[in-house]
Amino acid sequence: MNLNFTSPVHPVSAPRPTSFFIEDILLHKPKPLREVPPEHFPGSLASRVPLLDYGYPLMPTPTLLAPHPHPALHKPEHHHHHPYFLTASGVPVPALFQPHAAPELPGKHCRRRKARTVFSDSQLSGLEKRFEIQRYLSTPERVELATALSLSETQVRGGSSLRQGWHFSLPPLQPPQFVFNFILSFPRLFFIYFFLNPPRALLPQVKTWFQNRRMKHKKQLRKTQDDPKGAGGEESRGQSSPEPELPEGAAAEPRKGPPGPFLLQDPEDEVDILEDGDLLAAPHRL
DNA sequence: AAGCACTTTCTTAAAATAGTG
DNA sequence: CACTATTTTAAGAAAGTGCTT
Repeated sequence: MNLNFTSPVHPVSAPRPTSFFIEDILLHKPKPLREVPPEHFPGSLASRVPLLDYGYPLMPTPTLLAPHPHPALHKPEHHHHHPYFLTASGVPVPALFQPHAAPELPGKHCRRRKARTVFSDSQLSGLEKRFEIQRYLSTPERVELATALSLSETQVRGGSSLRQGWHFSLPPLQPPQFVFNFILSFPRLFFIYFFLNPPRALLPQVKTWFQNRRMKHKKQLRKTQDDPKGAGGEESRGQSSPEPELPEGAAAEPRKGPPGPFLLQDPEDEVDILEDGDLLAAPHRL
């Protein structure tokens, strides 16, 4: 699903003298939409269906949707924060759709960074659990885990020169007119569909998580070795030994060739293993 | 294509500060 | 002084870059 709509996200408007307009404020310091006071959408297509630069639309005025669009996009209520932002109509929109960056300056051709996403608790526990027993995943394993957790396994194929899959826009492509017509005719339907089937590219990536997790683990190990007594990190819990760490050949420098998947013979500290229950909790819920 | 090291950007919670009764 | 609200700071995490295998 490559919805590379390249219609103007921010309708070009004449420069205004004051800086109290929302756009002006956002231009200086991008802020979550939840801080933006309600505002009416003008009638044009571009503003009725606001599109992000990465080509994904925001909710127009869906009063229909309940705030549980997709497990990958939703965080449990017990958190102080939640990944929702209020649209102009006051409807929560998952953080993934947050237009976190200011409108581009004319002439500047900077690519937009994928918004930093926050994994849900169940996703994190699933990832951690897997990491406990397996530091590296093969591609099929990654796909499998990603599917189970409603995540993206890795970059989206298609943009070979594009590294992280997010900018997979390929050549600028104008969607067929009927797409616009459809969106205009059934905006709610479109967005319900979109919420229920977010493109993989929008979802956090298993591959990136594992890479970062390995780095974190490595750093914790270093810290533990540097000052063996202090270290109170997750990794040093339990065992008093200075972390024999991954059975040799495992996490320890898989430098020679692609490490390939491997299992940890002894999951050194099997803490943080959470209940299995939430791992594969109902994936889609409205 | 995947790995690592390092960097950048963003989120969040805690600390610090200001305002009010 | 106690309490609340707002601002600042710092740590941690997801994603980006550049390189190697």
